[in-house]
Amino acid sequence: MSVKIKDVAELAGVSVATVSRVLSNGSVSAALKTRVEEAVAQLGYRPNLSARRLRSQLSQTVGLIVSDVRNPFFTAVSRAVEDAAYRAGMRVILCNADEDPDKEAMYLRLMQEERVSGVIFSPTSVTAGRFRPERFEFPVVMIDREGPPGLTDAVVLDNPQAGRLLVEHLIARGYRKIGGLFGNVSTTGAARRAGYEAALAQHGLPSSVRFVAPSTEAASTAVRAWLAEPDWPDALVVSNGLLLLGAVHALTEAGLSIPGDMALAGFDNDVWTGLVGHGLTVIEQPVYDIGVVAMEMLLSRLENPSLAKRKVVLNGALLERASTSGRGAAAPS
Amino acid sequence: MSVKIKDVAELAGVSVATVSRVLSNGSVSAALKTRVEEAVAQLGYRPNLSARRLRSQLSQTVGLIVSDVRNPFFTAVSRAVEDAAYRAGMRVILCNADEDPDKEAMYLRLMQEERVSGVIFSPTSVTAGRFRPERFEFPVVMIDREGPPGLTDAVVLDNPQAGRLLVEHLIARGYRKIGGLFGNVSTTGAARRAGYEAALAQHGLPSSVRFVAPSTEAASTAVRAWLAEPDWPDALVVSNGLLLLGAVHALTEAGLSIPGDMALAGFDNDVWTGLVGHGLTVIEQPVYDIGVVAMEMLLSRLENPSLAKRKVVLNGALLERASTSGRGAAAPS
DNA sequence: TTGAAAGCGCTAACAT
DNA sequence: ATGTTAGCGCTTTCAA
Repeated sequence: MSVKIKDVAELAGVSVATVSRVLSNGSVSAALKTRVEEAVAQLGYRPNLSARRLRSQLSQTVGLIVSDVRNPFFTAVSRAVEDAAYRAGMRVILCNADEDPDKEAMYLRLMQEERVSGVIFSPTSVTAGRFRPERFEFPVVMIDREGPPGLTDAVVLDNPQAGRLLVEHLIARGYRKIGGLFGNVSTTGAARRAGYEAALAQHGLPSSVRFVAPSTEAASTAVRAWLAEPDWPDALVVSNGLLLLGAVHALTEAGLSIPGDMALAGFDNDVWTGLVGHGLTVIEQPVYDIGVVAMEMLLSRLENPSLAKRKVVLNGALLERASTSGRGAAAPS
Repeated sequence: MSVKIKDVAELAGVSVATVSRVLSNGSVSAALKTRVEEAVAQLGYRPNLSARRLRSQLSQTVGLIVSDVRNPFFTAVSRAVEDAAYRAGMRVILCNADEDPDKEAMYLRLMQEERVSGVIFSPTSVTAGRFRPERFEFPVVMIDREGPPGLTDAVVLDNPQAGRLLVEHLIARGYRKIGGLFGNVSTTGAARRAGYEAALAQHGLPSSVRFVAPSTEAASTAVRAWLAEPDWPDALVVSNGLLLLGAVHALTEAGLSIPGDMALAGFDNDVWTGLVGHGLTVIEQPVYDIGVVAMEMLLSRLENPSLAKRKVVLNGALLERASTSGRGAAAPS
């Protein structure tokens, strides 16, 4: 098959151990080192990672299991994880679980078979609820969505706070009938809803929520149905980018204006949110930080497995744009 | 460390060979088979893929090296590749080369070290131009962008045809000063430009082109500069989704209307293209097909390495939307 | 059908 | 500093 360490050793006239030392910067005399390097270059030798991993019991690999690669939030996070991983000399296996608990289980099994050093994971709420970290030989860092409290490391947005921020903003702009559209499959939707409810309650305003599957189509269907009812909201809080797009579709189709007929505020500063009308008001997540921090947590966990589990909570930033420009009158308190 | 085949064999009271046969559906008596399966379940045994790959010399893995994971075109293609790969019992290692020839070289080296069965690759034009497939032990299928003609399999869009389609459409809608904005790093931009030039020449119309780096920022900078010139086009053909977004930004900032001040036609039916004004006219690529066909080509190449190299050319579909609604008068021929 | 044993390519003791 | 050798966990002859 391909050229192996033995071939290099023979050409250089040294033992395989010496070649191995050269490759891993062990102590080798300058003379032998150059001879080996020449042999490597001449033969085009490339080490076999399967053999190396098997022997050294070091995978130098982390798994990243995301819910949906089509969601720009996760592609942004995965780039950050990749960058941080390569800086630390690690490789990343990117897996796309498609919001499907079966696929999540399949990939976790695969990670075990690959003997990865650790996994960064954004689980569905089904998997999050029953996740047993002790069943896996690698540490897991949850991102975006939390698992059972205290059982794994996690880095998440302050979701209740973000939900609250949007509602407070809408109230300040004069909106009073504020609906909420949330994803039904991740814990994120539930946490954002909690903040939404709390803020409304604090102002003595009623809430009105819908839960939908995490897809643009499901969201637009839900909003269409909502619009068919007699008394729809004058503003909508939407819990992620995919759903927000669905809401925009439904409103546009119905010939309604944003924010004239309905104000819209959501999550994720995706490219297109700046293009709808004069822009959509959103919570911008620190996507790159989320990825980098997750990787750092994983590395420090690998260095020190007995550390207490940590949860890092990051804050989103409110980007005020035209989709919530207000009802004319300023808000009473 | 973790439980291994020997542990399973001992618990089941059989040899490791028998366990291995059970795992790979070799011929084993029903009685032993159940005993082994029970032992596997009881111990939670998971095979070590590094060991398996080392011994069997079969990686069951393909590499997918894309230019930019943030580009929805590539995330869509990668999902298709993944689906097709899993159907064929293969895994996918997704690598993001970031339009950087150095990273491409690094990943190709990594693929060699992983001893992958094959690679699906969308190279920069730098790498495409000097690509030597015989230097790699695995077959390569190029996607989206071609390498040296006849040296590798490839699946690409009919780019000249697509460029032509857009220009013909604009001419039919009454536009005469049709500019072109193309990416300077992939062969795709050049091929689309060729079609653009050919169509204009055929109608005796002048061309006017700009080449830019493959980023939204570069595109908006270029368009801004263009608008500062005295005689800018009344319609623009833009060679991909990232650049198209940049063009939209520049026009919007300048307070210009689409298509009133400038018509816009581009590539890639990204979600947001439907949201700009009443929609952007674009060539929609058969993204899923591209991925599936690439995987199929790779599999058939693995089965039959001596096959002649093939190039599959797929057609894009013109989605006519409001951004090219016309200059009032119908077009003369 | 089953088991014993060799060996995939590499690293890491251990010896020199 | 360098070489010899055992063995990582598995698959695959080869015998029985």
